[in-house]
Amino acid sequence: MPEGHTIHRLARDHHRDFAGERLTVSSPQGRFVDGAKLLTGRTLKSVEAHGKHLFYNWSAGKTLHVHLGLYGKFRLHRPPIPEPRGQVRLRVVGSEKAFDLNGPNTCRVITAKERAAVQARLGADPLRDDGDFEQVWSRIGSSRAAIGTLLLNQSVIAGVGNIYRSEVLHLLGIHPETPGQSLDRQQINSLWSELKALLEIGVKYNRIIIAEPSEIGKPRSRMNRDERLLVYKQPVCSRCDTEIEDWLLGGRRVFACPKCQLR
DNA sequence: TTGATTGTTACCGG
DNA sequence: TCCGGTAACAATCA
Repeated sequence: MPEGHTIHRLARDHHRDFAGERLTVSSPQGRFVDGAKLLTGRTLKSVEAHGKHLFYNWSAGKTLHVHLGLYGKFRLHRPPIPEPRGQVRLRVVGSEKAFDLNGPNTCRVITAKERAAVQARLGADPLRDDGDFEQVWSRIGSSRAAIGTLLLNQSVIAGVGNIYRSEVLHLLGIHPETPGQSLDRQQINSLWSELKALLEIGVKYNRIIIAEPSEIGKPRSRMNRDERLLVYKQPVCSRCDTEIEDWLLGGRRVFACPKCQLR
């Protein structure tokens, strides 16, 4: 479900909806009981996103680390709060709203040291102010691995997932199997700035919207739901009508136009 | 019931 | 050390 845009939006919304008040934290299915005990009755101070990771900073210096993985999902509630649906790992209840967390890859209370270790393994995040292009350039420009694999590696760029990797490479006409070190600085710079722009659009509209450069700025009707992805799971190329190819790269299905994205 | 999935980690071998 | 491949884990839905 989530790439970086979803996570940053969640951080923003959860901060808006829950920060500053005493919260009740529980673990309806009995998992994460110790963590829930540590947090309940405390105040949420801030919520921060780095790539696909969420860090909830609570009073008394506690940090809740959440990673949704493939299946993780938040459900937002208003009173009356419904019965838990499925395996609810974490339930947070405030005065106006509540949320449940199902199926996360990670949900745990961590120390400042553990948090630093998590973030040390994450690369630059295009949605963060501290996202550093020089770090991205040095990682990609010196690697023999395929750019399609590097874009999924969260220690290279944090927040890109399987949809954005295919879409950004298609927009820039780069073949996914191209080794990172055979891209020039200009191309890597374009990758970085394009990802930043795409992710910001994703945060704004709460879904992934890929527009052809020629479509940007045109009336909304040109950007309807059918046009939001240009290669990912598409039958033909939006530019040249050639059949889209797909294969496994880095353990995930990648999509590319054989004509617009030459090796 | 089967297959697929907007993810990550650990481990092994080259 | 880098890099690719595989398995394991998480949960839901068509």
